[in-house]
Amino acid sequence: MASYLEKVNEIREGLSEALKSIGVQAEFDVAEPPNPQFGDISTNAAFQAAKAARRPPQELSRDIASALKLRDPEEVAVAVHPSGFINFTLTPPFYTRLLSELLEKRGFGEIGVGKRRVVIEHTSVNPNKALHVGHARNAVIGDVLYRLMRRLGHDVTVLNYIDDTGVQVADMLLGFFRMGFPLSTDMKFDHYCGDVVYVKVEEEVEKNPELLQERSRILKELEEGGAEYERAKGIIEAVVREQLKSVWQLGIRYDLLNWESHFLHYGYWKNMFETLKEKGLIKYETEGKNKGCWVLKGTKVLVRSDGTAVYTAKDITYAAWKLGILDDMFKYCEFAKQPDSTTLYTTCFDGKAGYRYTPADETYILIDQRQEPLQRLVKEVVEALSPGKSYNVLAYGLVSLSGSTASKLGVNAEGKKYVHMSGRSGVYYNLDDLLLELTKAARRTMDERGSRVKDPDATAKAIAVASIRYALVRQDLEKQIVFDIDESLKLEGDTGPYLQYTYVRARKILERTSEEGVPDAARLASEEERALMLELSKLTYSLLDAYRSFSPSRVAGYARRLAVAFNVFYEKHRVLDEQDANVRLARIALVRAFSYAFEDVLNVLGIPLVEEL
RNA sequence: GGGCCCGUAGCUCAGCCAGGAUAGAGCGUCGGCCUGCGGAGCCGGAGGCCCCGGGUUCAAAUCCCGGCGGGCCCGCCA
Repeated sequence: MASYLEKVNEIREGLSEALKSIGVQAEFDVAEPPNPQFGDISTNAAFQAAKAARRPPQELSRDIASALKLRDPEEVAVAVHPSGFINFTLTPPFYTRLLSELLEKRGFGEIGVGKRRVVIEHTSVNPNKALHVGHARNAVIGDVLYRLMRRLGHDVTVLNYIDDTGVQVADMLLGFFRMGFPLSTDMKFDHYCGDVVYVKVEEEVEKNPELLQERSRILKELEEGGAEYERAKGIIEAVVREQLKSVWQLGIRYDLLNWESHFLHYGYWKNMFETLKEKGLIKYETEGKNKGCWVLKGTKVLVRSDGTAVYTAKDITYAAWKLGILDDMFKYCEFAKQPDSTTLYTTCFDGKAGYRYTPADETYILIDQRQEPLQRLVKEVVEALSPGKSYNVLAYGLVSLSGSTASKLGVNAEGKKYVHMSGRSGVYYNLDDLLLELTKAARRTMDERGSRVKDPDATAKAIAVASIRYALVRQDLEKQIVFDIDESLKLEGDTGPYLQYTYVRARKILERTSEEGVPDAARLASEEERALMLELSKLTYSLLDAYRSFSPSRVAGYARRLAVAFNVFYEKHRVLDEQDANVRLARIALVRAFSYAFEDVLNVLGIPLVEEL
């Protein structure tokens, strides 16, 4: 398939041969130049080789260029720049081949990078509350990563882990069965549990030590599977089902739900404990402050002196199961049908669903930065136990609320730039509320602009989803995000709706013509047309780069650049009213090729495609 | 005390991993562009000790060291 990636590889190989033929050895880069005046692809090979050859790079660059033999010389123009760089420019024959292949295959088709067995865990929100915008960042990044991996041809499974034996669950039980909160409510159940019950219980626990004792008793029963666990089950499941409704609206889906209690009750931890002892990864302390505990790396207690396991021990167990270090003993049941028509499975005790878990070659876990140190520990342990496999920890910066947004929620933010969210104290912005506000804002904008789409509510929702997903995925992972609701409601500029609007423009052109288009790049000679074709050619190059650097934000960056290139072309050149038939047909081919590639990228980002706004 | 992340235009962020050729977007601001395929767009102006100081290099926003500022983690909590 014709692509930028193909050409970069071809040039890299050619340069290696060329250097060999003039008797110089050197590492070099083949990269995108900073400025179009330096061509489309560029190399610093002459600079890198200069030292070994003891010759000035300027002189060397001419020799390298003349020794260079490319597979398809007519598709790349080579230029030696006086500075010493060798620059390459893609030519019309290359672009003609690119366009015809895009039209023929309706896009780039498969990307051959080798199929790996990949498992991604994301979302994993405690089952006692609704998702807030911080959780949404986790889920959206995880989902884009999933879509990216799948697009690259990997065999991907998405997991969502539910901590159903933790303090938060115990607190819900306190709320419902000690403090007397009714189980039925008019509110969405996850909101009710998080906004009302949980917050009130936390307040009460602060001043009532009796409840604290009761809480630890409940916790123990949850772990052992006693009566408290039995009555918690239904409540937890109800919350999880509401949480799923929220993420499904964003186009996010999973393959399997994992429950902490199942890992305990199936006896996985027992096996893990034995494995850790056998491999000598943990030691029993007979003196000092950790006397009576099993300790990892001399500092981290995994098993308390009373024999119970700490949270990190459960994390290690889960990670080991993902990678196949522990044999899969689970039974599986169907949990739900998802909006994308796939089935969501769950582990269970009496299942007969035809699901089978296959251990991963590489796993990914999405966590916020605060949990990074512990997950690194988990990584160290499981990678030591399974050579050749990788456990990748993707940590992202916290999402906090801007001072003004916090104030709107009734939080005293007195002149602060931002405020951290906290489930315990009820300071957070819910995903459902955001989606609702954004849908209303989109609808208002549509009305203002006289939109006449068939289903305005569905379109407004699609705009809201695009807006949220793009906003949460466009920053680099490490960056903290300060969430501001007023800022989020804007639909112009560097946003998801900008991408949707660009797509609509292309679709409208194609809708209004019955001509097929002729992929003849010789007729697309303007700066804007060349720039658009160049950007188009970079799709696979960009997706691969995003994968290699674990950076979903790069997909967003590419989508944006591709859209800009199209809009610049669109403003400058007419397609359907072009009188020269050859040019018109070539432009139609270009627009069609663009629409295929753009659909492809928007699908990776999970941005809903709309035909009109 | 130990460790992790961030610091680039008034604001939000790319570029740093793989050093290179005038440091790029969006928002805001100032000024242009629709009898035309959808103006949620496009073009242009103003706006930058790339946090500071050293070092490595022919070449540093980018690599190394030391500071400063902001955020976070370091429990027989979860």
